Amino acid sequence: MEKLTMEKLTNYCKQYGFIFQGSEIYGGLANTWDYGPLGARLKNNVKDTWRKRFIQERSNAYEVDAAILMHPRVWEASGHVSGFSDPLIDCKECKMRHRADNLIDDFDSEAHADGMSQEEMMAYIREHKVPCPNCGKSDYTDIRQFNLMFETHRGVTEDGKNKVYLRPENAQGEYVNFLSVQRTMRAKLPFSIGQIGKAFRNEITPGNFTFRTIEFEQMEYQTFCKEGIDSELYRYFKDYAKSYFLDLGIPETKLRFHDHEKLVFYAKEACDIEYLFSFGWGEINGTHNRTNYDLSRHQEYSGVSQEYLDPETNEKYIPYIIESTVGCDRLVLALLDNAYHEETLENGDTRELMKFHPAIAPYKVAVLPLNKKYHGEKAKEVYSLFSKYFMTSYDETASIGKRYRRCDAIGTPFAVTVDDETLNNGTVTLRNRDTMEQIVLPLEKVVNYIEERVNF
RNA sequence: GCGGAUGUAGUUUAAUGGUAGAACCUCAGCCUUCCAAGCUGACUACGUGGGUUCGAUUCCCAUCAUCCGCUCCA
Repeated sequence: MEKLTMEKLTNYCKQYGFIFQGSEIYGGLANTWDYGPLGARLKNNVKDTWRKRFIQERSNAYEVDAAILMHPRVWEASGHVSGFSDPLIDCKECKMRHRADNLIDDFDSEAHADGMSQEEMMAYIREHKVPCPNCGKSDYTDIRQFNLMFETHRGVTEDGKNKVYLRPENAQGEYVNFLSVQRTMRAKLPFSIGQIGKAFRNEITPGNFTFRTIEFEQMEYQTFCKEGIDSELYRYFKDYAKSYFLDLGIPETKLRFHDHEKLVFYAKEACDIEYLFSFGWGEINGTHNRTNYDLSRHQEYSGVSQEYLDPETNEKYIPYIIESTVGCDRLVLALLDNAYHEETLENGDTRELMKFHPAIAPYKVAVLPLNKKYHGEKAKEVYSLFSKYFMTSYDETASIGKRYRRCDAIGTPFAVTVDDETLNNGTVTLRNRDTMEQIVLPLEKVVNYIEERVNF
């Protein structure tokens, strides 16, 4: 089988209704993608599996759905207003764009550009004639700050007072609700607050289909704990995330841990789980030990104590936070990539098929009347029955073999045919795509059969 | 944002300075009926905007978008 390129996957997704170019009839808007009927189902199913694994099956985990627009002070406290921007500088000679801080650090690792102001970085570059890594010259534009947060305004006047941001990460929504959740759920540490939702980053970088987009969805949870058990939890959640991916059917050979050596300022430990995409390894999960930085900052900026009273020791302290976040769109992309298969048949034909874990397949079962004779009431009845339990598709055109192929192409794991036996004694022939078995079963038994297999 | 490539139906593609032909897909009819049968018919395309020209899908410019490689990535 030839290698699955991103281009091929993009076209496949478009062809079958998984993902379309955003605003396509206007020529497209860069780095935006719309999930079509199958993609939306797939993505929602993935969210359901995440929710089950990370919220439902953990006794001390709670889900919230926080507002995308938050008080601007949140982003001052989090460090995003001052820190979530890139100091960009262009080489006038070769037009290459660089980050000024990286330029300096690469030039002299002792220089510590992190601590420099914009003016100091500019002065350093001029003074040391830091060469452009691309062309070797040292002739630059001024540094310009590029903030990655999307800004908008509430109300009618666009002054600084009314400026609000689309959240660049979801985690702050959990942090600001820490005390409310703890109180209302009567939660004891350690406990987790999770959330599925969209975040926005004004990135200029192009991005490998849906891998990097300016609007994206995260599935993440923040675990609040006492200092001291933070590293142990951190290691536990790394493995917990990996087992989730394995259970979704991603083979271990396509996954790897990537521990960060260079840590973001708030983090004590950080590790990504990467998936082997056609363009290389790409992050689909991040686990971070954020220490008590976030809650301390919120306490400082809001003036509201974020301390937890430990009922066992009567100590008061600001909890540590372990963050585990899965890029929803990235995971969906990984699952699409992983699902794609080409099979060569005996007659030399190839068929393309998607092999999803049944739990995430857009449609669970297809109802197929064997031929025209069976197009009537009974087939509709079977369809109605299954629809009460599963996403069910119905197809009565073309030959039965062709309809099986259509099911394969979009990853529908089960199909039932309506035939004479259905009319006479209420049984259908069930086809299992994975085993290629055909089993004759009464309708109610089919429901049980499928239910067992679509469970995650 | 840089460099390279590309842009013709949903997909894969052909040809052409005089507005486009096919295959697959889809739909309808006939025939058949458990793994892409066959026949007949139908639908659907030159990314967008300028320029040159009597005339542009074709040549030129710009723009938008995608892919590959950099760069970047809380």
